[in-house]
Amino acid sequence: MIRTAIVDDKLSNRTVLKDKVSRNSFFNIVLEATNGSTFLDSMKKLSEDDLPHIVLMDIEMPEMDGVAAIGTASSLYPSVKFVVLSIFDDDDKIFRAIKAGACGYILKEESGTVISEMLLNLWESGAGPISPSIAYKILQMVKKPLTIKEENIAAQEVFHLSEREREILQLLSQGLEYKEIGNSIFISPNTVKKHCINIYHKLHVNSKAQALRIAYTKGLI
Amino acid sequence: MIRTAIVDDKLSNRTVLKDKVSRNSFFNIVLEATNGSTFLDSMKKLSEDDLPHIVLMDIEMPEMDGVAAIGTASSLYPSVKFVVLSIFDDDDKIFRAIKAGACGYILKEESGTVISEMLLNLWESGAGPISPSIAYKILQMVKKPLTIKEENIAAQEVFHLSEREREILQLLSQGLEYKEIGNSIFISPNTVKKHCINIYHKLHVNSKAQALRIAYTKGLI
DNA sequence: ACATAAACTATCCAAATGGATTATTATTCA
DNA sequence: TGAATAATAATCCATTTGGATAGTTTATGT
Repeated sequence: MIRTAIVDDKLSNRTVLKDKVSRNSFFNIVLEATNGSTFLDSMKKLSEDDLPHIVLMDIEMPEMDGVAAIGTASSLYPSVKFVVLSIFDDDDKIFRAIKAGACGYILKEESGTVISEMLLNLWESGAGPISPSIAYKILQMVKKPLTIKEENIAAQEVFHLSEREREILQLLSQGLEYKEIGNSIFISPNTVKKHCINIYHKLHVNSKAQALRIAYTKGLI
Repeated sequence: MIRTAIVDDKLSNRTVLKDKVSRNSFFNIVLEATNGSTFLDSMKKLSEDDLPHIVLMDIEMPEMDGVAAIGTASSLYPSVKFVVLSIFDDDDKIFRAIKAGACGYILKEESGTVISEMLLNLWESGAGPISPSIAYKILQMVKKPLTIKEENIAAQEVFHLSEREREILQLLSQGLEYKEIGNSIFISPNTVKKHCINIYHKLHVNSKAQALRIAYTKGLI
């Protein structure tokens, strides 16, 4: 029997979830709470042997949210697995939950069968359950942990590049030469060159490499 | 029809994989290669409209491995999705593949149905396909991130550039030409050029702009 | 001492680039 | 309508670049 806790402020959510995992007789709901604060209170009252193996935690809750609760509880109870069960999939919540100590992140839209399977797998192999779309977002976090840029559309205005010029700068950055750019947007390579030189003037540079440096570092592409 | 490429040194693997995805008539295998190097060569010969949408890449291959191939190709062909298909699930390979630009990582043990489903989902929603056990390992990476230094070293190792070559790539990125680089580090412009061409070979490109694209997007500079 | 790998240098050649100038067409705005 | 702007295109010219090839020198380790 896997001792399981459910923390969610909505009664209906808890009921649905209980129903989903209870079809599978491996799960035994040993604790329910409506926010992080009462969850921690309840945990304190339990003896070591009665602690839940797995805690299913909603994110958005009054009083104390899921992230804060996981942050505290994962330190106090290192043997307990905390799994986020949320309707939200935005990067910030995912990131903070992981940092807090969550070992899994499941979207509520998943079917009961899938959720049960994932939790059983966590129990058996220790691999944290992660919904596919969440997994992809986590991968993106690993790919570029330093998201310094973004929201730099204003930076583009500074250089007064025309639509066409931005398009050509983009193609330049892909390593294409005049001929290739001309072919891909159906204009003469001479015209492409003319555009490039116009771009250089606007950027106050005089070579492809310098233009690309500005393009990359100022977020023009 | 999803144009698909398969890169794997073992004929039997390619055959099995082709069989797995071909049961689903959405996939059209447009390119096969036995290592990263021949894959890049084949890609160069394709026109924009014939590029594969998805590339399924083995990791362990002779000549040029999957990580290096993805590193170069994902910079050169930003619209193409690169998915690793491997029997290995060790942290280092996963991490380096993601850093190189992979958008998914599937274990070969997955069934044909599952693989097809994952790839179709990638095609339809853009979410990268990730085997559950891999997803968990990626989560661990977010939990305990490497330092920036370690990351840059990881990225650099993919391309095997020497110290001097990195130095020159750095100067190249500042928009200097051969003469200027030569003057600034007191060597002949001919030597600078020789270094550049060596760099191009290691990066599998053939122009300054393409080399800089990889340098910027892969954190080499 | 020898092998090996980097790093360095040079030369030839074809192609691409950057710069300046001129000119036509289409669109937009006062 | 007329002026201004952007996009298109072509030409000439000097310089830079990429590619191949053939060397020498300098470290490095065995």
